[in-house]
Amino acid sequence: MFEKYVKLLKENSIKITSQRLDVLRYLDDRRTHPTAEQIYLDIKEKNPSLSKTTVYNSLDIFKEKGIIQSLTISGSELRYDFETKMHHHFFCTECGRIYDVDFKCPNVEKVRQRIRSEGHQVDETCGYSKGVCKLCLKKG
Amino acid sequence: MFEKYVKLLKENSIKITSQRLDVLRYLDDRRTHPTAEQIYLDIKEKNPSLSKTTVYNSLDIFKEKGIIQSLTISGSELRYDFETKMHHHFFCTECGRIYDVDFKCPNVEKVRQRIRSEGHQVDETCGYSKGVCKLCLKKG
DNA sequence: GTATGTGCAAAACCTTTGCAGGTTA
DNA sequence: TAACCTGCAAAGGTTTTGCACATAC
Repeated sequence: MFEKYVKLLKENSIKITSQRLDVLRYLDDRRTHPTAEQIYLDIKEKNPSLSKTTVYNSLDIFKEKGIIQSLTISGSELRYDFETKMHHHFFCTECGRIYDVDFKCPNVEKVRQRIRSEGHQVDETCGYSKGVCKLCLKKG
Repeated sequence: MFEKYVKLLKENSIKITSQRLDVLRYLDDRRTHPTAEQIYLDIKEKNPSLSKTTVYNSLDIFKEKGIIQSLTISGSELRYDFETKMHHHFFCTECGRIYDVDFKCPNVEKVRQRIRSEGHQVDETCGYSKGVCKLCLKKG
């Protein structure tokens, strides 16, 4: 079960620890863009000795190696995402949920060209929308 | 000199105080997407009695009235922008500068339609890129 | 065996809040 | 005058840091 994550860590020259495997699997299983706090609380249930420092530590190293990405839309806490391919996000201002939007913008390259033409080096491009999600609309 | 900002505040039913005029003019003069801290420090030089609470307070009310917008790309502090029309931002991961990108993406409406088709209500859409700016590239 | 990771507590950082005194319309 | 704003200090929430102990390779 952990084979997949062991392999991923090895490929990225990251030392294997049970905590890192837990965090990685957690992010892969639930693509809900959780906060560090949520990851910490959920994993802690089964592994009470886990510390928040270790969660942050793991997230930092995964991010550095490009295994995951982080996003901040709300302006408050960081959210983490196992999916690193570029995609648009939809953020609900009522409940804080983040949804992935399945839309590949055909103009992304043009914006990037525009920025490069100013002399900058472009590494990453993202888009997001804010609004009220269908679940919150139902509640009123 | 302040006429313009007095008018803007009056139009938005915001009581006029010298602090609010200072913050508003600061944001209008320098379109550098400053942090609350930067705004505070710079204005404080000429008006030492200014408090950070008042800066946050002013920024909040301007944002609420739609006079300015806030953005978070870096994941840390909020940045403030006098320009509220939708536009793409370029964030330098070396120095933290944020540049405006002059490009109107013709596909924005399509993404928004896609999100609406899922049943959500879309209020706002933004895009940004990350990379290294020309100034930092020069430095090496 | 050595370098690296973990967990705890404390600190750092940005932002918000409570309240007394001052200012605007 | 009545409502609102300011500034200070303290609290709140998220992330980082220092250090002793434990673990991976």
